[in-house]
Amino acid sequence: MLIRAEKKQQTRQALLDAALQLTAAGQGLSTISLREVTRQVGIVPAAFYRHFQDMDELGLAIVEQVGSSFREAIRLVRRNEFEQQGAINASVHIFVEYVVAHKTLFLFLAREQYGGSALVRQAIGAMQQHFIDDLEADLAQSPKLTHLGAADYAVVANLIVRTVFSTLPELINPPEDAVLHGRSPEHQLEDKIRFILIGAKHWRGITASKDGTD
Amino acid sequence: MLIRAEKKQQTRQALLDAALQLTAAGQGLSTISLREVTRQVGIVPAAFYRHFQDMDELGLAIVEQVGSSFREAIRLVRRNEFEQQGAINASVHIFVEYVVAHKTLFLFLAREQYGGSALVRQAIGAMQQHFIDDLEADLAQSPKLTHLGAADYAVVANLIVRTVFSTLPELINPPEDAVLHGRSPEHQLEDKIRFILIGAKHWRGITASKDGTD
DNA sequence: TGTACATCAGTGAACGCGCGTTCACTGATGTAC
DNA sequence: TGTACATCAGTGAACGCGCGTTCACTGATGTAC
Repeated sequence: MLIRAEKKQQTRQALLDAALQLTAAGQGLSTISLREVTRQVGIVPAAFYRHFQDMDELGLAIVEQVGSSFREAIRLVRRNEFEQQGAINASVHIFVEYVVAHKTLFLFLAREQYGGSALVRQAIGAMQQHFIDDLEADLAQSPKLTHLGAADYAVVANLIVRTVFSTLPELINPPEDAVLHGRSPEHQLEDKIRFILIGAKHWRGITASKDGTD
Repeated sequence: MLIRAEKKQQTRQALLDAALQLTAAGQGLSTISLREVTRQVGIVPAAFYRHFQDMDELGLAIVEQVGSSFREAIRLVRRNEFEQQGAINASVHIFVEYVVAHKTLFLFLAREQYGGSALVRQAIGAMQQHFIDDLEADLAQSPKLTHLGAADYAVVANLIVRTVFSTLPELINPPEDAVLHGRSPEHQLEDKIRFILIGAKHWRGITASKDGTD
């Protein structure tokens, strides 16, 4: 039988969910306590140690989940691009839909990317770099961008991924005034990516900027 | 005499500096304790209340200092642009120099922009929006960008300011591999801004992207 | 200038509280025969 | 199928600790006359 192992797995997931809910409601992971998390799940504090050594280990487990969730979102976007080439609108829309459907995960990401414990921050940084490397490889294969140098692909990829990461909070909780103002966060993100890609298309490798002597 | 008032002001600043130092070394402001801060300054915990009602009020005071520091950095950049027009290299260099000279302040900004308490986060958001509005006004006056619409200026300004904000941590503590890889964070930031501005220059208001029906 | 009184930044002790962690335990689930 | 033993997720009590906040206080600084 697997009943016991399954139940353990359920409790573990409940701990992760509780931590996500608590961080979404308030502040950073390092501000919420082990006891708060177990209280939310409905188990005794000591039981926490059957699943994680400490809150940092729980944090890393959440980062892993965010990571695979992000990869899933990108997979959806890629599939769309294959079928219906080069539509930024559609890509962004698919991505935003996925993010909104997994609010707490992506809010965690936004919160902890700079403010978390050293371990969690490092794990998120590694994940982000992974996405940048992937996008860099994609860009290097684009027929419209063959004039760019190797370092240029890296910079554009970095710029796009960072832009997406920094937009997460407002995608999840769109501020009222932004929506009323006409341009929703989603449309703004579309435009931002378009600005960057147009810039890449017309980039001519300004030599004066490359030696760094100013 | 003003001796007493001056000494009080000194202690207040010492509290702010202690909090900055502690957040720079470790995690977020909400993780460090009132007692840690007073211990670092060398006063008794109860004395804290002669200066701030609680840690949140101290956080807001720090945000104010970061704000005026940021404005000073921008003033330096503007003065340079007036004398030596349109050199992104020089502008970024001046900005980076200023940021590095005030590490702890700008690291605080990077840390707390998403992860801080609701109050601190909101104060930083307001400050950021202020910079975006300023830059938007600047862009709207640029002779090279007269083809953009009102909403476009806002998006470009938003993109640039966010890019600068998200680059702060690596400007302050450049990762070794990034430097070895040839493109320092500073040069990358130059390139990013250049990509964005080139994109703005060639932007043609793609109508299909504006109705949001995709 | 000297004196008497007011202000107030910082003191030191005390408080109750929630925290993380430990420990021996319980009893349902799982395994071997 | 039934029995005897092993495993182990979750229990409940206990611990020592650092926390934020209060309070009456002290003594140097400041003010009025």
